[in-house]
Amino acid sequence: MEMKIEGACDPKLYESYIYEEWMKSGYFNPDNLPGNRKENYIVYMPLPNVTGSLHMGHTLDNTFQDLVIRYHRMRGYKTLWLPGTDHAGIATQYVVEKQLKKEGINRFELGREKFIERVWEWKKEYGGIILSQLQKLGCSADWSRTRFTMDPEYARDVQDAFIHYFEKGLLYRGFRTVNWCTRCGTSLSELELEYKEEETKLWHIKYSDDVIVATTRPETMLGDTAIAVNPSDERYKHLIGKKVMLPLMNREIPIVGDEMIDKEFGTGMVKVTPAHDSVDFEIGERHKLPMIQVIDGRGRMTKDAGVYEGKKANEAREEVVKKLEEGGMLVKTEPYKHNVAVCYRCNSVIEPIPSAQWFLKMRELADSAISAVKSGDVKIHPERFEKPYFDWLSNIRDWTVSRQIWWGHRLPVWFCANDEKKEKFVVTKEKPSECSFCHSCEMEQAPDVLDTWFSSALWPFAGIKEEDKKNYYPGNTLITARDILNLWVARMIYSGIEFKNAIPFKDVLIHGTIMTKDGKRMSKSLGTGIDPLQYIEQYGADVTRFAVVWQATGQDIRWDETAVIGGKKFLNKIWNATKFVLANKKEGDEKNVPEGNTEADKKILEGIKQLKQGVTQDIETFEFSKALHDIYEFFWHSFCDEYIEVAKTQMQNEGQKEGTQEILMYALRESLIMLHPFIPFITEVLWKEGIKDKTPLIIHQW
RNA sequence: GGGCGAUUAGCUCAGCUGGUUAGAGCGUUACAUUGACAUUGUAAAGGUCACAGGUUCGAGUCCUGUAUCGCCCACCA
Repeated sequence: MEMKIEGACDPKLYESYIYEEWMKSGYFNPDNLPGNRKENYIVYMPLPNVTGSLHMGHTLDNTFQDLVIRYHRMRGYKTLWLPGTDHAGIATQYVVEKQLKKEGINRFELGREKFIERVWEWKKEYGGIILSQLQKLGCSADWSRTRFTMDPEYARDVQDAFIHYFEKGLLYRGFRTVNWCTRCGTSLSELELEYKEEETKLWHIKYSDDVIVATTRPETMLGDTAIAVNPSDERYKHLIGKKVMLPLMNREIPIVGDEMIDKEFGTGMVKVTPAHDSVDFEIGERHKLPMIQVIDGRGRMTKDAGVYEGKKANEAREEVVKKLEEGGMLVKTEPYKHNVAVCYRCNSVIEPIPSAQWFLKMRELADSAISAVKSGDVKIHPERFEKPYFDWLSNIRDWTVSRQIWWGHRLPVWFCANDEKKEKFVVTKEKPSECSFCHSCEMEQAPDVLDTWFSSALWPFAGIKEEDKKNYYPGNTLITARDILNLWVARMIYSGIEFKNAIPFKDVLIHGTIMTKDGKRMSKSLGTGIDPLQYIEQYGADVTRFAVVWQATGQDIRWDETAVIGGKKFLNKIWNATKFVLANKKEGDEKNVPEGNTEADKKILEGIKQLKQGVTQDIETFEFSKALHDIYEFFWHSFCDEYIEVAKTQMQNEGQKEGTQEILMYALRESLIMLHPFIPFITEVLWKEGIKDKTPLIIHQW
């Protein structure tokens, strides 16, 4: 195919054609890059969820990544941008469950195996959408290496990691009060929680004349197993060791002293419900308190809740309050505002529920992630994001890695089927042929799957061919939004250190978040999202990329549509300036840097030199927006408005004509080179079809 | 409760280690235009740089405080 550079600029005419040319060239794959490239430059793409479709966040994120990749490719690096998708356990399961709901069935009716099949079907149909959208955006990732976190090789590495941690003694099974989503029916880690402010009440309940507690959750009192006060509290310290009768349940519970209790809050006395509050659980551990579970995994009262059995927790709350009031035990009710935890995926209220889970000891791993940044081996840009990173890692608690959902990496854990208590298990990849405990049963695999982040933490090295692991680890730069700094980036860092004995990347770039024009978060469910595909469709990928980078100055972005118009105009300018230069081209042009005769010549040549230095430095320091603004300024004003106008006159003068033509071409070439990482399509098409340089711009020397 | 960020032209934002008339895009106004481009050119209007103090020869830029907005973290039950 060949196209002429004429008429008006129309990205529709060349973007898909150019992308096909790149794909055919194979240059996205570092192994195919020409020349003697010794040094790697690797970017691991933050895995989009298979449930995802391209939104503004991805657009910014991936444009930046493509930009650094293209820049380094032109600089002669062996560039690998590794793409993939994340199976996104809870998110994907939720989507498929919703789909089933429309058909009037739930996953339990379908059964585990059939359900998983459905998810795979779903993945097959929709899971690749996001990647094709990234291709529309012009992303030059090595699609031949695309990975999915549930690919067999990836799954094997995940299991290996689990076994490694277990054998090292970092992974253990425990029975604890954990965050539990009653809708999804699974445990969650603290990073998977979101908080919503809720107007509720603080009920002051009299357990005895001496004991009055304040609580926001009166229904959990049914499971109280102690009262706690601060041992230094003069008002109450004499009560420690005494007992008190638990109202409604007629159970005697002890009064204990615990440093954790804030004397200032409420009455300074706290009801302790180890089964339904993680703090209370810890108090319970310290004082060897029994645990009474009154709420089950579906958010309903258990048989230990007595007459409230079977009721929903919030119904039970009302009834408990009523009962206490009737009994004269409710001494005060005050309005109270606090944050309730909800599931990040389905927004349902989180219940702390006791259950058997698998935990990863974090202290040692977190420390390695801390030192990686403290030592400067990994640099976080901007630097201020180091603080939340250190804060989280310093105060980290063991990570609940097991999830009670079906879609995900199954734990390589096998239980003895004859052991009702589920205490006898082995950790191994393959199902043991014989049970080493009873020597008679078929061992049963643990039903749990791993937290999705357990597998994504291994992303930079999991699932690739052995030789790739050797050649393409570690990487260089990780570009992402701030919300997954701890959720994911920190975990990749210690995982890299743990499994590969090397940090996975040197630089972490945290970019701003794109918000609506009034500063609201873009969200599909709120209807505040702006679809980047509409821009790609209407104006092309280059314009979309331009608009994003133009605005991405480092702060959060209040999305301004007019930047798109600016991009459209700029592309038009480039197109037309190129037409002009081509029309005035000298036959048999050379690539040497021209000398320059006139003042204007010298000025433009100096301008190019300065600009190139500046832009190079800006890209190296992740100042992409500044670089783009500077090239824009140069191209439009210095080159088009000033030099091209002067050139028209200079070309009338036979003595200056050739020199001017050379400079026009040189300035155009340099501009296209510098612009290519930002707006790759138009620059490539003008390079190939206009200038007719034989070396594709994508691999042309910067 | 703690931390972080923001507050500069009508709108969205740049202004690094303090130094001549504070910049850009979009918008607005006037004029121009068959000549690469009207998705254009030239020119212009438009800002007491949130507020109050302070440091300095000099502050949008540094310090202190206040206000408003946004984000994150937090085991006040």
